[in-house]
Amino acid sequence: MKVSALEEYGLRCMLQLARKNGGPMTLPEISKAEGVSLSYAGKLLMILKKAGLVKAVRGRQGGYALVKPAEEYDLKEIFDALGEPLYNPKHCRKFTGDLVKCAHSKDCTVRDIWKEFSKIIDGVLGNMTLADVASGSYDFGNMTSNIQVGIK
Amino acid sequence: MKVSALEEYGLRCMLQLARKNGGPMTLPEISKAEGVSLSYAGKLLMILKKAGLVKAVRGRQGGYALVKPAEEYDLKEIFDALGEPLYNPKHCRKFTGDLVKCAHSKDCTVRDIWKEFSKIIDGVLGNMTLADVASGSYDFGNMTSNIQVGIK
DNA sequence: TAATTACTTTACTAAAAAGTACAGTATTTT
DNA sequence: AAAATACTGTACTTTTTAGTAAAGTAATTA
Repeated sequence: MKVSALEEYGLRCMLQLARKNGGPMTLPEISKAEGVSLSYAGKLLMILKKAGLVKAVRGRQGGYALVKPAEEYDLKEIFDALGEPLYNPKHCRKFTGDLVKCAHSKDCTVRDIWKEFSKIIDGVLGNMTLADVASGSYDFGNMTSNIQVGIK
Repeated sequence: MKVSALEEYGLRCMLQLARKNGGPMTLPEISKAEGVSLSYAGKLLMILKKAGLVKAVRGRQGGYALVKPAEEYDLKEIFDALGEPLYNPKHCRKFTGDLVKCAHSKDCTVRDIWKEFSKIIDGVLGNMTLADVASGSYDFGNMTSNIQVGIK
């Protein structure tokens, strides 16, 4: 299981803006801050812009800025802009080999696992704001201690 | 966030064996059952074999079989054989751009998120057996309802 | 012991994701 | 208005992951 480069760097760019009071920051500034090329920073910010998460101003004094306070972004909306959730309808249509439906479609007990993970992850992401991450002011507490898998 | 093809199909091959009482099943059988090519099935089973999760017998009457009862495999060991966990030391060394250390290394609040997800996921995987998945006899219950992210 | 079945290994091709290059348009400043 | 700064868009290259091909070795059976 993996976090994609788009997800990782995309979130980091949002963090850069959040830590600069929402911006604006120019592409060269963002690029330098994250150590990625100007082109790649451009690609990332364009994705975020098309998703409506940041706004851009051209010309001198321009740059990218958050469209709302960092407190009002939850991590789920940022991730949704940068990639697909762990489980989605496409997932099952992807691993069918050359069969019309996947081998386990009838009693797919695997799907339930991804669905559950997706739910857990979205739950956590949905409850954290960009501001929380920027300041490190969240506390996972002992949430994992409450998790257990039972037998039916 | 994504599940790789190796992880998905690898687990499915293990499920095929589990549902056949641990095997043995030949490569052509597995290949046909999952709708993947013989070559690809071979690759998958070789990975599982090298990880010690299955054993192989050559020649007629041969095939692949589980090395222990399905009840004794936890999903974590299967996943560990097929890919890397969501968070691992390599992860942080990967997204540094052209910087020596990543931009957020000092106060990396992002890393904590992946670490936490990794912990949750490993917790769930570690508590489910291959037999559970094969029979669908697990119950996630309302584990997600217990999860919450607090503010420090 | 030859034929058959089946695993093994290495090398390759194809597709997707990651990352770059470059020419273009908009805005501001001088 | 020209120069400088900065976003925009398309096309490209590189790397990784996914998936295939084919020749080889081992065991069994007739």
